[in-house]
Amino acid sequence: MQPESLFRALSDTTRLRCLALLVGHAELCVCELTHALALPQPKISHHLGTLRKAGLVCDRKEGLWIYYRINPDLPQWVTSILSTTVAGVQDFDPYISDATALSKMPNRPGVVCSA
Amino acid sequence: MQPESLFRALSDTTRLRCLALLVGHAELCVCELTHALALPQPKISHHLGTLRKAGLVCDRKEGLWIYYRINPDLPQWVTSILSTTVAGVQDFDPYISDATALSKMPNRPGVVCSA
DNA sequence: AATAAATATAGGGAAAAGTAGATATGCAAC
DNA sequence: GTTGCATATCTACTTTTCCCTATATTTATT
Repeated sequence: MQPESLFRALSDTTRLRCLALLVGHAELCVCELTHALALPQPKISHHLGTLRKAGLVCDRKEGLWIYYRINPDLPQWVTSILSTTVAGVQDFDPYISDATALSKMPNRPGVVCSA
Repeated sequence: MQPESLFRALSDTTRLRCLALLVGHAELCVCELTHALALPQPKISHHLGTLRKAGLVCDRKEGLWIYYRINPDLPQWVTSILSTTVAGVQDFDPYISDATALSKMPNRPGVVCSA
């Protein structure tokens, strides 16, 4: 992976917000990210496509949903940069409110009903 | 420092090459970077200005020359990202040849004559 | 089959960034 | 003071990136 490509992928707020949530969860579908960030779905899909082409995330299709996760085969230095970034950022907005909105989302697919 | 700004500053090859050299040296002047990277001087100055506005480097004027160095007051997570990046990159071109070209540069200002 | 939901992709316009060349500024040496 | 070097800035141009809207694709449901 070229460092320029990595940093270009990380240089957008929407993509950073998606990655910050993905680092803290095994996988998330597009509708969860759309709800958490409160942004139009095509915008989320577009940025997820950018992250996918950059090799940072991969996806898995299940029924109607497409689940994204951090690419588990990233070089170690890339993983290190990702976790350092998320650690340095997760206590500030909008990253806090994204996590809160996600946890409060009703009817999340793949999550066992807690009632 | 906003992470988007940091990563945008790191997302350009010319700026990464400058930073990689600066991380390995206390300070370097524009003519040294111009020689090492073999690029037009206005281009180097322009990208150094971008790095300066992003807060990653600072400069010092001495006589005819302007010396740049990594900003010593960077947050720790930014320093960590810088060193991880340089460590992961310094064994490949163009970073190797940049370092070589710099070490072979004749008449470097500030360097005591070795003859 | 027809419909609805989740997601992806395409088209177009606006804003930002990169490049190259020319020029201006500041210092130093003669 | 005039010449020469180091650096910054300005201008014009090209390319990239981002956003929005509309539409296509796939899958599930009835």
